[in-house]
Amino acid sequence: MKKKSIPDLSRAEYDILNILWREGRQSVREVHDHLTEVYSWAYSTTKTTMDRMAQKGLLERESFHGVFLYVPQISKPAGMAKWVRFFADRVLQMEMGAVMSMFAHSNSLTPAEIVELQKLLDSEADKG
Amino acid sequence: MKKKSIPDLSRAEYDILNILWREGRQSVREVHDHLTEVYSWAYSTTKTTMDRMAQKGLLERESFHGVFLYVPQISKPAGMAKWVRFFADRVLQMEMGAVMSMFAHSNSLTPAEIVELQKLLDSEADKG
DNA sequence: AACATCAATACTACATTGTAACAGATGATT
DNA sequence: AATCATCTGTTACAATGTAGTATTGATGTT
Repeated sequence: MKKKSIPDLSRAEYDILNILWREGRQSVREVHDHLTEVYSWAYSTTKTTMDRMAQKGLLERESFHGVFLYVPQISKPAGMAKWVRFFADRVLQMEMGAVMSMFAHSNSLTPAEIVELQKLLDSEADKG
Repeated sequence: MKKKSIPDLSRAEYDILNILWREGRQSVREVHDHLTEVYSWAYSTTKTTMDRMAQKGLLERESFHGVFLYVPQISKPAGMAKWVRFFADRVLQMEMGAVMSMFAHSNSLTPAEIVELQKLLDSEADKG
């Protein structure tokens, strides 16, 4: 069963994906403007990072009336899984169940997404 | 008020510190053996990473009966702060308070450490 | 005491990521 | 058309992830 395993996202990659999950496909400029809430990056930094993500298949580029829009290629739960595990195991050092229950109280995931995340975390393939 | 701001730890750096917080000062070999639970690193990788951390002042090296022991130079709450904020803000997207309450139920921090963490998170100096 | 071993230490190297400047292309403005 | 502002592509350098190899030092062996 060839199942693409969850990629290991860097903090910056996660943050960029996070914007795209929330806002939908966007240009570098648009993502960059959102990013400035958290990072004080130069535009070219955002550009380079997003291009590398496209190369790796994390984003898909589509030409739209002259500009490129970038579309996330992995789901939000898939992108979160590694981070959630890291945080639960090594920062909080809590049972996964307790952490998952927090998602039920946050508005960061829909119920369906929570189920997907749970499934990903259960699949031992991506532990550790 | 010159206050050393919280360093931005990489995942690996955090994991190494985590071992040292738990086990106390240790040699590269000892840390490496613990690390293998999570990473499949070569010994030299652990060595290099720990030496770089010493260079940056995250660890202090002390010679003891022939081997070098490495001692963490930042407290656990200080090491956690950035991660906790990242996770709360951008992964969980929850209020800090809700996240902090989880620590009260986990056994990863002592009450005193929870207070320290809370204080660090409050200090706007290290936001973002 | 001289030698073989094995682990610890030091040095070097290469890929990826974080960060950004700069140069060329393209569309908008006067 | 000349200029300006963007977007795009290219290049670069520092930090981090990852690891091989050489060297030193301690330990045990003949």
